[in-house]
Amino acid sequence: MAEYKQTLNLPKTDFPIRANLKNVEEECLAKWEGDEIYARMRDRERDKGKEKGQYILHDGPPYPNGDIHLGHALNKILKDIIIKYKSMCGFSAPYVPGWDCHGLPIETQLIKEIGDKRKDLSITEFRQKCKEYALKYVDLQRKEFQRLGVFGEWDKPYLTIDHSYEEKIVELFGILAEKGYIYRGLKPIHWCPHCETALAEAEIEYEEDRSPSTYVKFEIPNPKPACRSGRSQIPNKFQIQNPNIQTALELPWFFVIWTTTPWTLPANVAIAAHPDYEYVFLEVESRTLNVEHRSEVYIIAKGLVEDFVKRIGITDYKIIDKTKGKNLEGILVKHPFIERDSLLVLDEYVTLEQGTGLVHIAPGHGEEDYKVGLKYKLPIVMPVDERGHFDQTVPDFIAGKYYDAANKLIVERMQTDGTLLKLEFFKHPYPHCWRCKKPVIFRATEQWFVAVDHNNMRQEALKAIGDTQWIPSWGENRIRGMIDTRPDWCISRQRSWGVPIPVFYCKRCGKPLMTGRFNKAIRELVRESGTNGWFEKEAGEILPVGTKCPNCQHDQFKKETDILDVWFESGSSHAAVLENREDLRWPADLYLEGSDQHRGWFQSSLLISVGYKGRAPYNAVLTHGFTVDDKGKKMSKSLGNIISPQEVIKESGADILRLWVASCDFRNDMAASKNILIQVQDAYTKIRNTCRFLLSNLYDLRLTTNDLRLANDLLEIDKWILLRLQRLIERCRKAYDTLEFHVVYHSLYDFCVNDLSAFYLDMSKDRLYCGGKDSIERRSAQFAINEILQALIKLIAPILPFTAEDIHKYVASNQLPVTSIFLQSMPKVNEKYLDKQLEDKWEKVMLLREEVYREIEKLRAKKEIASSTEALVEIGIKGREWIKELEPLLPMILIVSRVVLIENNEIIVRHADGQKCERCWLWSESVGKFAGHPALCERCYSVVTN
RNA sequence: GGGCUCAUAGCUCAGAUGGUUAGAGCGUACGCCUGAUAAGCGUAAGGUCGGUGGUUCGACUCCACCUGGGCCCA
Repeated sequence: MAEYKQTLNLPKTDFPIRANLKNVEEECLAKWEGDEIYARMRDRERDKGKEKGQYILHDGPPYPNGDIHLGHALNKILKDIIIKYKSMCGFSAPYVPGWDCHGLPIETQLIKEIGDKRKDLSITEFRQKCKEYALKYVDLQRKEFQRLGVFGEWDKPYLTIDHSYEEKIVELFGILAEKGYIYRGLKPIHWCPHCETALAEAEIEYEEDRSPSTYVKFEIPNPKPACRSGRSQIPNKFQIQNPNIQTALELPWFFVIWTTTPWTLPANVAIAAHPDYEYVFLEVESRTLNVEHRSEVYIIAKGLVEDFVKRIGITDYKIIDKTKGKNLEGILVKHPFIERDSLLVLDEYVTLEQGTGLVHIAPGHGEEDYKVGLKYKLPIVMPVDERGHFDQTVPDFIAGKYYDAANKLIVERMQTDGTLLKLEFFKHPYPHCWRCKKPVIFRATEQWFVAVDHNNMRQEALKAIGDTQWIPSWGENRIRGMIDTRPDWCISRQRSWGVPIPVFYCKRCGKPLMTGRFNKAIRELVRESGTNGWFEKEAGEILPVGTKCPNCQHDQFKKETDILDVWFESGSSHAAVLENREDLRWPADLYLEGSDQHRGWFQSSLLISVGYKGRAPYNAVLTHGFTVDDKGKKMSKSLGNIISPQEVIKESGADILRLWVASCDFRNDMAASKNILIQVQDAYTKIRNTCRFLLSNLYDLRLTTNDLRLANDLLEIDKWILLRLQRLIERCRKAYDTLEFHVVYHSLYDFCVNDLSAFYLDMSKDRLYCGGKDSIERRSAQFAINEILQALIKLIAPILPFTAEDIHKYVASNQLPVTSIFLQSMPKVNEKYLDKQLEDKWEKVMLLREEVYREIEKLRAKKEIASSTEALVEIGIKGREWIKELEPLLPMILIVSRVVLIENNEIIVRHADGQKCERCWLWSESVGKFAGHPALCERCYSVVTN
């Protein structure tokens, strides 16, 4: 028996069945690096690129302050799939990765590490440490990204701290300033009066603190209807018919607000109500001293009446009417202790959690207040200096006082005047300075802005959005909404690790100098010595000798000390990178980042670009979702559901991670978990083994001109599988082109599982193994298999670069040696194989096969047969006359010993007659008829004896 | 709380413009093979399409609301 096995053409290959991806990948990386594959790919493309064109995917710079996480990996893998695919299609597709190196997180991390020693460092010494810190993580992340198999210019990435990059930022600031987009204005920020410094959100610690809780009345000067004193302050929408109102209009009316920071009242310019809440008019016994009226009217939100009367201690009250908040808009009231009007405004951030549903607004002392202020163009009153003391613009009783001391004085004053309804104290979390641990305040300070409405920037940006392709399409809606409503862009920060705001001030008149030759002088400085030059030199050393203030002719200047928002830096990348690099071009074809960047990088890049060149820096923007666990929850330490790319690589390999990326639809959130990765691993094994099986049947294939003639002489079944291959190529290329990689994955995988493994390959084993070595049946199959394998590894290469390269190595050793699969081209559809009739016919074959297998299964269940090769199938041709022409192929297609066509429409399966051939294991009545080989069937006898 | 968004079998995905019994693969169960063997093949069981209400002769596909995720604001 065993000797017949020697006569078979069993599959042979050294390609291991079990992937040792970890080793393979590391060897591959070394080889790619040694052979400079990325560079050669680029060279090859450059020539081709002349016809085909460039494809510019511009990298969004990550922040270098730790190991990469799954989201980073996902992002870079998606980009790499595109780069590899486009390259293999003949585009010149360079990839220049970047890092966003400045910014607060590095500063704070460093301050944590070096602690008090920060004080002993000069600003340049501190910045040097920041730089070292950033570069350390650039290096780490670079290695991690490269380990994923991502091709790119890793030896010359762009860094936002490159001198050339910084110079471009300075230049862009100058250009925007020149065009009038840049201005200075007031904006509240967290401020520590003790340290006399601005604080970032990250530098604030919340601690329990005791605060006053005060209810304050703001009088409406003339509630009465017109006719008596001109304009009524109570719009007449809701009062005329109500007799209660008529009477009450003779009384004093008040809006009652609640605040925990009475010291901010001197900066009050408005009171906010919610447009949709119901407000009531409460007639109560007068609490104002020395007045003629016995009662007065309070306006507060209906939902807070109970709480209010309880706290104030009102027992007797009546609700005389009510109205929606929006009807109150525009009423002017008197400030409780300053000669100034306060405007009733509307804002939806007002809540009914506590207080009165009416919120005291001081745009200089609060983020929300500031925003409401912008909406209503309210003045920003800011009477508190850096040390937390009131200036002289406030009433004498608090002028010069520390803000906290003023709290008490203001309360006392209002008590005396009767404008304070209630004073309590309570504990709540309040922001404190992380350094001195003292309470911080919100304080409006001079900041730099980009004027979004200057010169129609907003409209231009909206137009640019319309000219951009957004993938998925709702991205357009999202960013449009954000641009539509965004306030001016505050671009100044009171920090050290960043690009300075390149502005000088005249020491005499205080006017800023920021355009033309002043900007040029700074650019030259930065080009030479980076932004450190700015911090090391005095204004006089930077400006050309003899510079005079254009305004007052003074010759002494000082430098701005603020730095630029890091979003301004990364938002400049299109100019600093695409314009500056020879092999890139502006604008980019594609930006590809997480959907959080609609607010971040996409937007900052857009605004700068619109101000700079009047259009978007990208033609298309693609966003992907976030990584979540298998329950759809975001990954977090506390949930313990984090999947780390480093671990996946270590345990399974980068190709598994890459296959995971390709397997899900990145437009939604992407779920990852141990179980999901196991599934991906299984799919990988299937694809790998299918390729391995293809490979193992090609060991004796030498394509000669003679063999190539086969192409025209293929068996029908082989023509069919090549037709299926063309369909696969078609589908995959379309999916790659539309950036739907999950479709590529599913198509490839389905092809491997259904068309190849379960059908074509299973059925072809007989002719491959048992047929004559050079028989047309076997060579035809090998020809097809070779075509399939070649196409398959190219199609999968952008997704599984390591595995594809590895297989390619084995294929190459069989045939022509080629250095790397990435120097090959994506397969194209070969029209020759597109035969619609053949396709329809085999569609029916597949259905017939299913029917037959159901019948075979019944017999198997009865233990009448085991393997399908023991079966004889009788097929009725009634209704399937088309099978007649396939008759000789049917046993092979069905992997049975014999097929008999009968006249009815039944399908009958029974055990085959004759005996089992010891060589091919098919049953045949010819077994035993051949002298010398009594155990062989006719076919095998002839193969063995020839 | 607001803006945008997602929700089809245990998992990953398909399901033009609304129209017969909602598809695939994996996984699972059972079985076969031992010449792809830490592989390969077959059969089968799993969804009424997140929920409720509406529009319609008819909805997974349109509308409203709700629930639960996600991103960005607050």
